[in-house]
Amino acid sequence: MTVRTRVAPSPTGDPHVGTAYIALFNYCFARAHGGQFLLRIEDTDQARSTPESEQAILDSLRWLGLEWDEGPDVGGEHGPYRQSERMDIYGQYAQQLVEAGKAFVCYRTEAELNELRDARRAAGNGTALKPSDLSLSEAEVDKRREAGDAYVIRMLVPEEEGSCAVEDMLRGTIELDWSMVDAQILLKSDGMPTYHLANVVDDHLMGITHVLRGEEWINSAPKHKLLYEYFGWDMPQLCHLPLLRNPDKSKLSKRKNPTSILYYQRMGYLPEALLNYLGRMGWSMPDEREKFCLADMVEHFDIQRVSLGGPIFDVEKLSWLNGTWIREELDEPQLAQRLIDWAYNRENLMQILPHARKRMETLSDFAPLANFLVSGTLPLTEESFASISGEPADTVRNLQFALWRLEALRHWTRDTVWDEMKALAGELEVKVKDFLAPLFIAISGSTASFSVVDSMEMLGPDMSRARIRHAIEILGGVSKKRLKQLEKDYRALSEG
RNA sequence: GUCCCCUUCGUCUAGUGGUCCAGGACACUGCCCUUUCACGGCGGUAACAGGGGUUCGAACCCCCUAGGGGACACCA
Repeated sequence: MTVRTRVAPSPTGDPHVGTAYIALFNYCFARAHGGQFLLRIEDTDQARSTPESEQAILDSLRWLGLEWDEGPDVGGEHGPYRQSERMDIYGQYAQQLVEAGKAFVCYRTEAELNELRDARRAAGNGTALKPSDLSLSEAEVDKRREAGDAYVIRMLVPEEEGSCAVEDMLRGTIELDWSMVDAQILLKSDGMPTYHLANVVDDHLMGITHVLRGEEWINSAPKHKLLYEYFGWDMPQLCHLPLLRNPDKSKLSKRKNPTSILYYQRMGYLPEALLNYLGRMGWSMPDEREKFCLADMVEHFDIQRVSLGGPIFDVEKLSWLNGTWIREELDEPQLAQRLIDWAYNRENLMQILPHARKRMETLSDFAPLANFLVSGTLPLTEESFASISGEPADTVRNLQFALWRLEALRHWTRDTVWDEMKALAGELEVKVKDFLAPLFIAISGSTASFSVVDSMEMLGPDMSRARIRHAIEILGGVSKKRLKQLEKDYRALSEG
């Protein structure tokens, strides 16, 4: 048995807890059956995948203790198998399907596609575009080819009524209507494969026998099944796991909940506890015990014990569980070591000292100065922002805009943060000093501390963003309606 | 809008036709322990979404309704 987790790095480089969640179940399933657990990094989208973002997710999984095997295509000097190293093969497989009459070259433009979809919607049909909808006259195709227009390769899909039966290990047979399945693009105009092609080709090449993935993939299973048929390959068994949810039951997102593993690391959660908690999401030990380690989970793992209701990620219970690990599983020498490794180490002190030294008269001044750098959520109140002049609504807006800018920031250093904030203040026609003032309080909890950009660099992107979100909440938050308005203003800002 | 998935305390869940007027955990709460706080111990409040079947018997099987979620991209 061989299973894999496909890891899609996020554009901002945050390793997502949802990825770790899926990886955990893949790991346990494989190990419990004496099989292999492989990792597969997605890098077909250059906008989101960078060496750093890939490394971040790998490091996070390793931190959690989810060690993967070196599969047939995994390893070597580049580490885990990367798609870009063999990007050419996808073109070949796509071409193979074209030659077999299972896929076709499509020269349709984006504007045409939108028009087609609008027409279908107006007629009360689904928006799935079928091969016949997309066809162009031979003359037109020749014309576009000669003009050197961009094209994609799409798969053929059934056009007649009917449904596709997909077997799911937990849900039994699922019937999906072919009417919902469009002529999916296999190879993009830049020559990169889409997930659908890459997924099927990779899994075949890696000898994957079981695919455990998120529920959001159920609807594309017919496409995958079709591709396996077209290629004449055996299809792995499918298992769709429930999705982790926000407190409002929507799919877990960073807007509503911290989702970065780095955030939990920085907050001082133990990897064992975070993993333990993820194991409790949609799964339970046969004896219902709450606290267990990865080895315990593997030993008792049974995929049928997965419950299908999407679990809500509850930070409070995670904290309780983390507390039991600290109190019951670590003795004092071990706890001391954890603290040292976490923050109280020489390297960390050396980073803080340049900023603290100038402000110190006695050694005992250090702890209060550095306090905010080792804290989690700061105890802010509305009063904390009393020194900020101007409309509270403007303060919230500025914090929100700053947050958006910082969420999009790829390389987090004091200088890049500074450049972003300075530019944003300029666009808003606010003095940098005034713009930074509320940010200062959000980050450090006081009006007198280290420079805010230095602090943010030391705090790291995840904790910095979390603190800004917290500050926005403390100042009354942003209503749905207000959020829409702000998004609009924000867009206008970056365009103008 | 169309299709798919899901539905046990506020939350995570146990439960696969009788042992369930539904068990555990978090949170909340009462008492005890304690110089304080926390930890810990003992209690309490709180759920089978609704309606129809099937069955001697239904949280569990079937159907309908409702609610929630997901998908409908040259993102994964």
